Amino acid sequence: MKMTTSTAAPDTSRDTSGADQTRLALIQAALKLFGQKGFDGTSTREIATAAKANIGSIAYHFGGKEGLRSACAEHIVEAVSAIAAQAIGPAAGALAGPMDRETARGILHAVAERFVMTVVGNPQAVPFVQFVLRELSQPTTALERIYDGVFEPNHKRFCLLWEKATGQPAASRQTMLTVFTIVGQVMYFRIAREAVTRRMGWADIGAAESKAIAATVCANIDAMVAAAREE
Amino acid sequence: MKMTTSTAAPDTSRDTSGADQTRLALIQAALKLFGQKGFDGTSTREIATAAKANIGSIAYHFGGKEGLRSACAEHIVEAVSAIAAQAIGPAAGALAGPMDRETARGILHAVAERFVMTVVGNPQAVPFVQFVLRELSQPTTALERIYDGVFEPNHKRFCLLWEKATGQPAASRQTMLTVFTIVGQVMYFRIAREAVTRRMGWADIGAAESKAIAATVCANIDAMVAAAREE
DNA sequence: TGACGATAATCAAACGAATGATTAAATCAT
DNA sequence: ATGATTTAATCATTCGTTTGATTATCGTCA
Repeated sequence: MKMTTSTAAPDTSRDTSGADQTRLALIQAALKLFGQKGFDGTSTREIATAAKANIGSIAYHFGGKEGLRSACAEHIVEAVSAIAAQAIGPAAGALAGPMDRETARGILHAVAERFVMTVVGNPQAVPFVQFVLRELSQPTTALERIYDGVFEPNHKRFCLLWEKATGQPAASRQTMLTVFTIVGQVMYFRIAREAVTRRMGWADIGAAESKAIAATVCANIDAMVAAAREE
Repeated sequence: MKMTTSTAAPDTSRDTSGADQTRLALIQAALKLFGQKGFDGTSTREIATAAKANIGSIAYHFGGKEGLRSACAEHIVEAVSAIAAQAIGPAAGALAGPMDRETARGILHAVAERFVMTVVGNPQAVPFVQFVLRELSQPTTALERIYDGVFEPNHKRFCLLWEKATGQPAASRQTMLTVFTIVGQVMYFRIAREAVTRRMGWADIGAAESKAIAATVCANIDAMVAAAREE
């Protein structure tokens, strides 16, 4: 027999056709599980169950487990691009022309703060970050896509911002490495989340804790900018 | 009904005790493979083959795959403790008493540089770091051991050093977070190694590249210390 | 010292369970 | 009705673990 999939009718009005709905559900479920338990640690059956889909759907829509991983990477690239465009997009236009150093420093603060909130504080972004971090530690073609679509463009933008704030050329080795250290400061709180909460005596890294982290990072940025300007 | 196990006489030249040798070989092989491919991505057969041991040895010596993971964690704790003791151990005695600010800053530099070389530059330390990072993203009892044996004691020491260099109390939230950002700066170059090499146009992160990274981190530390002293 | 017996350790083989993939039939949408 | 999609069942393979037999190690007693 079959149960009437009455439970599957929560909000059919919102989404598109059934096929696309299945694809999206699979991607979201896979993204979450891959992030939580890793690619190898997640079975296709788990994914299908979480997505309320059939196991065969994975092969049908993505060709297999590996194809689903690629689709997840593509999904992340699109999502991050949208977020990034919204975050530092408005300032992108101004980024092309000249800019006051203090203005650039202010934007640097805003970007850093938003970065912290998204990467560390936002529970919804956890699967994304976790997925990327896993891919980083074991490079596949999925990482290739993420690097081209996320890492490089955003790193370049950040370097450009650094140039506006300090005067150091964006393409210099020194600037690029420095930007990496800034990114690392933030990312580490996600990576070593477990160690941080224990050491800090925090039950969780919520909005309040994220704010404290952001303040620390911004203070570091100020100190680094000030030092860089003196050179 | 038995085959003459004539093949079992390849190298009677046993070095140390056979049992401990097998255990160590299994741990080292597992550590390497777990770090490279992840816990779930590594099969017990792979480990046994790499260690030139029998599959059953894993269950015999460690109770199972999970027990081998715990043994790896314990092995790391011991190894890192030895390295840490050698690195900042000599200064541990001086750490208890008063210390000149500039002296503390110098030690800070030395520790950071050594940290970079070990985590990022030393190919032999790769499996260790990779293993820990994987455990961090998926907390198990193995992480518990590593946190208590590695993270907390070293973080505390670093905070104390920060206090000597800046005057800010080691146990303050600000200091602890700042130290995390310093650690994160370094660790990120290992985590995002793939992204870094591509962006920097490096073929690899060797001694020369590690030196450049260390210089950048030390410059950041100087800037942060200077800013912290002014408060 | 030298043989003996107990324990420790290794080994090849096989177990059941779970994996990703595949199939053909059933169902859906247009 | 036809093509797109979902479903249930089955595929071969690989997984971690277990097994019983074999070999190595070592303390004990003659």
